Amino acid sequence: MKAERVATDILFALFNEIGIIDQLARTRLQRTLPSGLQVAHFTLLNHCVRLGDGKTPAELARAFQVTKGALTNTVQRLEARGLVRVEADAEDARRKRVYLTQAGRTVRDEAIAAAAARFADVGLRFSQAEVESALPFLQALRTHLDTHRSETGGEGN
Amino acid sequence: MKAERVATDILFALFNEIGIIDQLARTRLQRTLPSGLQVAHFTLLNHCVRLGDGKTPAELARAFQVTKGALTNTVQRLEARGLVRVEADAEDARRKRVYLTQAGRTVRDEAIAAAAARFADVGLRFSQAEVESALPFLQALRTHLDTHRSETGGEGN
DNA sequence: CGGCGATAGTTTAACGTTGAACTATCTTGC
DNA sequence: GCAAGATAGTTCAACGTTAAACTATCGCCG
Repeated sequence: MKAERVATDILFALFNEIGIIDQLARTRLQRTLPSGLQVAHFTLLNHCVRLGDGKTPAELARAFQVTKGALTNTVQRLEARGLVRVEADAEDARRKRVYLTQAGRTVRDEAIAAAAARFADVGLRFSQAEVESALPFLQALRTHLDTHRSETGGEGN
Repeated sequence: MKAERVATDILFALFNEIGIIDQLARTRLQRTLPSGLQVAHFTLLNHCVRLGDGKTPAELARAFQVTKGALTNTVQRLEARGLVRVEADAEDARRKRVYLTQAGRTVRDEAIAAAAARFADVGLRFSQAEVESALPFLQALRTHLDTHRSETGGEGN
């Protein structure tokens, strides 16, 4: 019995809610996406629009908290669909850089519109203040987990 | 431009945080579990302890928001490990009921202890009040998504 | 009581993810 | 300069999950 501020039960309840929300939101989003476009694909396209393209696969893997292998897969599928273009980095031959194509932008814009429509009910059910007041804690939790991951057990990715 | 209370950007940011937290927490938990025991397995064992055994696979699938197929898989693996016992329901021949074995209880208790240790830093980083004040919104969000899932697109599961 | 829709559970293929092993390239320090 | 370690990206097997098709049983309505 260490002196902890938060009972582990409450923590588990928290992660439990978060896990189920993630699953429900993911399934919902998946069903709005055009055939064959996975949530992971959409996430990458959207990231490129919001934060700019030309990121390296390693950067993207870190941003999404997936392994490099998973990201290789995602990028290859997107490239095969012509939604993304991959170029070698001139300054560092180990690196590649991922750019959106025009088709990629279009697909992303359409997907965003469809998703916004699909999630409109959520936007109506909760107030802006509610959502905004929940965000800081979640961001802090995310940052903490991200920073303190795996004291034992290696790097990940 | 419909009149929405919450901008979709904020909603996406919310789901994004939630998704990453889930992934980080999941990975963390996975690394504390004994070899071969998956997070899904642990979740089922834990559910049986907290809310009682003897639930049907369909009930469990709904509780975890996974498909029936996924749950069949989970139950079969747990049964193969002797952590769970499956019996036919006498009153309804379609149903089965899932019970914990003694070994299952033991494995769950050990896993809980290991997990609590692994997440102790989170309990120290945040206050009880912080976590508790975040929970109601998340529960409401979960309930809303659960209730209003897939107006178009069928049942799921 | 007979049929029909709903529910329970299983199976299979396709897919994304992990984790580990591997190659290639850069970087640091001597 | 060069060796040693770090970083970037790929590949492969194992696994969980989904989605859809299928079988079996229950419940209700005529």
